[in-house]
Amino acid sequence: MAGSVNKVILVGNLGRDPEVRRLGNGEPVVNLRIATSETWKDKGTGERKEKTEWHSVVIFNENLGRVAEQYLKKGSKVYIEGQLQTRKWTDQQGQEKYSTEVVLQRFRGELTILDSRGGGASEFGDEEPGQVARGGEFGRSPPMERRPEPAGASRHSDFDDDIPF
Amino acid sequence: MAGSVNKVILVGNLGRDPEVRRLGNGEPVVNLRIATSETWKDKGTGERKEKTEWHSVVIFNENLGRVAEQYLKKGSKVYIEGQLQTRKWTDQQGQEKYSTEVVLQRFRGELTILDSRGGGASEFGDEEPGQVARGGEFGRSPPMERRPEPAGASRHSDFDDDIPF
Amino acid sequence: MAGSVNKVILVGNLGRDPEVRRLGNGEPVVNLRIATSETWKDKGTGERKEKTEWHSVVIFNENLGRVAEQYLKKGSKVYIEGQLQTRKWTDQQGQEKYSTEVVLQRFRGELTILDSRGGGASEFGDEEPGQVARGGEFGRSPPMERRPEPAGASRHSDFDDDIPF
Amino acid sequence: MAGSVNKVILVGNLGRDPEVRRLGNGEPVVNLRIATSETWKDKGTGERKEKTEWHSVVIFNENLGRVAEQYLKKGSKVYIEGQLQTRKWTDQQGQEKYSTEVVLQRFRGELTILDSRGGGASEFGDEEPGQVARGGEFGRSPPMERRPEPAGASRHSDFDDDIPF
DNA sequence: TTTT
DNA sequence: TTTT
Repeated sequence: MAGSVNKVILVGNLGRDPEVRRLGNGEPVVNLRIATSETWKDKGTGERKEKTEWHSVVIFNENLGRVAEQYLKKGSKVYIEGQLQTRKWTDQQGQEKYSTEVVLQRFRGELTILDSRGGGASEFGDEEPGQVARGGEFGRSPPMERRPEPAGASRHSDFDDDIPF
Repeated sequence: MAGSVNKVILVGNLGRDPEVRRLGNGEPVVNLRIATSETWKDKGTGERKEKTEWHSVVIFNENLGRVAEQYLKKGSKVYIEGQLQTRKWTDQQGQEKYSTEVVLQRFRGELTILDSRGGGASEFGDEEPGQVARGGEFGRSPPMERRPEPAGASRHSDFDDDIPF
Repeated sequence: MAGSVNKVILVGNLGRDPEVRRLGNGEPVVNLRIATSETWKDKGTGERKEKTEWHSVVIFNENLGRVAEQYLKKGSKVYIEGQLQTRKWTDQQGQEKYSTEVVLQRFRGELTILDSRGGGASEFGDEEPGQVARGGEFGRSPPMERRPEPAGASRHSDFDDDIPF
Repeated sequence: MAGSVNKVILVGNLGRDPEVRRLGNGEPVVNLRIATSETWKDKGTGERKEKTEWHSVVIFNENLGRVAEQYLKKGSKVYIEGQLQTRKWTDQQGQEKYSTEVVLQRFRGELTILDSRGGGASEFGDEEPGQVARGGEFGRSPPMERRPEPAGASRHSDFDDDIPF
């Protein structure tokens, strides 16, 4: 529909390491499981309570997928921006099922790592992390100069590297 | 979890009139069905394509529920802010099912009507609409004065009317 | 800083027609003036009050700039997503000034027209409007197929048209 | 204006300790200075570049102000949600100035602490942190039960404690 | 089931 | 300077 917005913003932690499938051309498709939670105080008992919500995230965005694959692990805290999508599927018993996911389409969405070094509980080495990446770019574009001079900016030059951060 | 965010922002149109259930105390619980869609041009055929996504929205917020009940109808365009929640239920065949909804909790979320008079295709009368409402208030609080004087502001007085807009 | 987010979301109306400057290469840079407002009821007098906030928006994103230039006019209602930027400048009296703007960088941000036909009060003709556009694309990419087959997707083919909607 | 949205979302770090003023009734008004930044690679030189943006945040929301006062310090990483406001003032030379701030009004906005123990560089003791707080509540409301029974929920009971987290 |  |  003309004039619609479908946006999900999550800040939460990975419940497990990212799951990576790979397309024929080598592009990763990454699935994340992210927990958000709320805490409150029960007014009757005074107890602290907590309710956790689990979210399935699917990253089709190539650059963000590579960032997720390389730097995220179980326990990592991330900022994620995607869109809601519900898909229908049939289980092995022939039952129709619906799954709603937060999807980062190709060239869309955002993923920002919020803990240093990707945080997390994994035993894997801690390479220098790449903490920010955005969907609508191949590599990274520099922030456009404000009040730009009317000098010709070659569009091509914005895309000559393919490193996501 | 400490430090998490769970937020959904939708701008879309109601696929049908709001469905209202009522709690024992008279508070409405309102269900909306909202469509968002994307359009693009198929590069092979040049055809214009469209994909619509349907969202289930549940409003527990009392004021926003009353606004939805009174002013929204099939076709209305709204801005909605809520949170993602997935609940498990068992159907009549004993099958476990999961449903993911966008929930506006009590005293939380936002709902803004984006078309004049609530828009829509319903045959019902067009009363004067109340187009903006926010979750964290009983009635409406005035915007706080900037750089306020250190004069005592009585909190109570912010809540002495219960009109949502 | 690694791990930061700078995002502004506005839904409001244009106070005047868009202002368009043009770069040496023909790319438009579009300035919008957008009003948002809040209404509330004064508890003392029972009067309805309103406070309007004006926002300066600058669109460096080429596609979104073209959409704004073609379809927006005074009075149009839009959804805008950009980032906050403050720039320093010196006025004619040599005074240092600061201006904060909502900026849609190249290949970034979103702009969605929320009224049919771009709405508005302008005397200009009402061409067929293009109501949705997104920053991170040259033309429009189709939504990625869910659960994609491992067939090689040629990235180039996503960009072979330059029509923003 | 009916049907408008004015929302800013920031994830960034405090450049200095919070500044607290106090109203006549003891409510805190807290000013924060928050940095966000972007990094990219210069395509000519291959250098890594960074551009930092500084944001002024003003918290009139009483609960969030108390959280900020108690748990934030220089270096803390926060998620902030507020609205854009520009105010005019006159400097000591009689010059008119404009300042744009991200404002968390009374009972509005969100503040979430993203680093454990409030993070930061301050020398002060590390009390148990309160990492999540939301504007539209006095104390904390429990998440509303889904599919609630039509049993009367006493509204009063949601507000009988005044602890922000 | 909406909207364009 | 918009909109309701």
